Amino acid sequence: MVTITDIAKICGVSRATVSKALNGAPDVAPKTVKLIREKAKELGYLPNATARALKMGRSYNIGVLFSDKTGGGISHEYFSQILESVKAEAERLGYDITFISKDLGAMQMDYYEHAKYRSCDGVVIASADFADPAIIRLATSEIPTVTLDYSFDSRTSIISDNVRGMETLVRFAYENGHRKLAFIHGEMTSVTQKRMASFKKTCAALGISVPREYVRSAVYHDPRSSGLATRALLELPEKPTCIFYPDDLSFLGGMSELERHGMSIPIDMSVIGYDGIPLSQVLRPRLSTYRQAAERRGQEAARSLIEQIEHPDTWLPQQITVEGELLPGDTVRKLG
Amino acid sequence: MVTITDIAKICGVSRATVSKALNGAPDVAPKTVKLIREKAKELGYLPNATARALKMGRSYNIGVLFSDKTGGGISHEYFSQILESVKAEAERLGYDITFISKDLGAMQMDYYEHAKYRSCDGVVIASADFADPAIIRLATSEIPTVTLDYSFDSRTSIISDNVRGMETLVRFAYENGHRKLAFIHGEMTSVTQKRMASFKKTCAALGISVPREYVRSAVYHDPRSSGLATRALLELPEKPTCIFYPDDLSFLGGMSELERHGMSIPIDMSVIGYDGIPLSQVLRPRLSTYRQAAERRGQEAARSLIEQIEHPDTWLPQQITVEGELLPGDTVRKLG
DNA sequence: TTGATATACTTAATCGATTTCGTCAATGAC
DNA sequence: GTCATTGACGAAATCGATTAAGTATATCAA
Repeated sequence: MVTITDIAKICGVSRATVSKALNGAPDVAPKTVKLIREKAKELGYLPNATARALKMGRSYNIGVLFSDKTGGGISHEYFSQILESVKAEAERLGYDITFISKDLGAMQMDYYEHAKYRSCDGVVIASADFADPAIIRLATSEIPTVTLDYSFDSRTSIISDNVRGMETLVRFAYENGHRKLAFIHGEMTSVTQKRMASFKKTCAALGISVPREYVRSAVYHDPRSSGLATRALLELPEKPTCIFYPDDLSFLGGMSELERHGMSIPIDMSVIGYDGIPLSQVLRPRLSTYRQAAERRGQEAARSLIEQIEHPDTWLPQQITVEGELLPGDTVRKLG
Repeated sequence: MVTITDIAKICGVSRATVSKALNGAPDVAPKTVKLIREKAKELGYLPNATARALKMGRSYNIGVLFSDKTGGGISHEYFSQILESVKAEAERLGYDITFISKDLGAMQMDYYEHAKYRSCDGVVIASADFADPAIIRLATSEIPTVTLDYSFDSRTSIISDNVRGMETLVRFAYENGHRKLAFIHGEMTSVTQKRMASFKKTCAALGISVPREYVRSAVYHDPRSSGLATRALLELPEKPTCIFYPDDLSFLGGMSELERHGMSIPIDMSVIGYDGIPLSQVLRPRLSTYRQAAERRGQEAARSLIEQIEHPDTWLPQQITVEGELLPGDTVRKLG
């Protein structure tokens, strides 16, 4: 391994000078800089990020946290899109990313400890149970963090406009003549609460009444559970005309259930998703859904986290709202 | 930050003793160990992975490389499943993972340099252009590597049984009465070559002749390009009865093209995918495909890489074949 | 009692880089 | 000619941990 010591010897200068020359310090003679840079390139010198991190107290490494609990959070297209965009933006700004998890090998660490252990400069908390004490500990620690879809006090968060999104979808169904709307929701997180409140409020504003049995619960990103919820809806004496799913992936579970009942979309039943993942627009019929700009959200998360890391004095916590858009698709039938 | 120095002061011993006590060295008195461990816990001491890595020359960090070129490799379900399982296994064994990419921030580095810069103990090369000189440099360097679906000389690789997989699928179609088989393949990688050779060989063995125009090229994981290939097939005077797609995701592109032509699956056309991602079995009809055990492959990759890192002397390069299985699905119609 | 042998620590070097402060020579001002 | 200033560089401490080698004390055999 080539180190600054090697270069120092070859150039006949001290290690201090090599370091300064390589980092563009002002007090090195131009010709010395030139010599050192040339030799460094010639020898294939690479700075050692570890040594640098140790000395500088900055690792240029940010953690990304996907909750372990949901099991395979990454493999849902929505989250992998976020991961991808966080990665891209971080790399553009010179940062690497590392996953933060509980229980690394034999040592039992919580998220905060893991992040400290790896001396992450900051952490993006992308998908997690925000009631988990371990998450709260991390998000209220001295480590800079950015959360997606949940706000901690005095912290930056990237929020999607769930209220507007759901309102848009309800109005879309309404405009297509639907009056019997069923709503399948995911686990009761703050996001779910917002969407559900918006669903009910918009329905009320439009004069639509939503019977109790039209609201069912399921689990996000789990086709099986939304399939069960769908079945329950189909067994009602008076079926809805349009079903809202917690997310695009969950819709797939509903789709097979409808199929099993010999119903085709959107002829016999209209459906609406949420997220607008690429897959939803590749399916036929194209899913009617609300696209949350996953790439923009990941990018904003990385950008604002690094902003916070690099300019802690001028930094102020903020809630960044990223707007989505309606993808009309073909799964909502025009009634009447 | 609590360091061993703090603990040493409080316990009235030297830093060396603290380090040894914490790491279970034999030459520390039991009661001293007890005292030190207690105080460490009390103070919330956390080892500093950076300092440790610098001194020991081992970072307990492995790199994962997904080619940038394909753009968003992670967000394809097949790769995110692999990532997820590599991560899980690595963490189980006490390793963190970091993404390896080209061009970190302003500095221009290739993959090898990036891995060295971050002092990765090893790298899993998961999805890449194996003809890329930068990949070759990394895979032939002194850094331990494991590749998926491609073998470098004297290196460990995780290979899926493409030959057997394709043979299984062809026979499956044959047994269902299909004799006109069209084959859409992805970019011409070694995997593609194996699958195509196996397709042709099995067809020949079964006495099926494959006209030139039944073989079309597309791009992996790109519904659009497989849609185009599908269209070309549908415009032939004599259409095939069954279309093989490069992968499950590509099938979706074919699906919408078939839809556009008013054809339904499998009544008017039978289709076969490859990969067996969870999505494929949630769709209705369920896709007939060959499941490559992504989790097992990711797990094996991490396990064998770490094996190599931790026992370099007894280690021998090997090609680990992970077998898949037929998922019959419902997209191949029984003919005749 | 003496020398050998454990036992339990400590000392100090080291990993590779950064950074503060100090030094020395050259230059310029008066 | 003298003193202050500037430019270019080096010495050494430091980040937090590990570890080989050395040391002091206690133990034991003969």
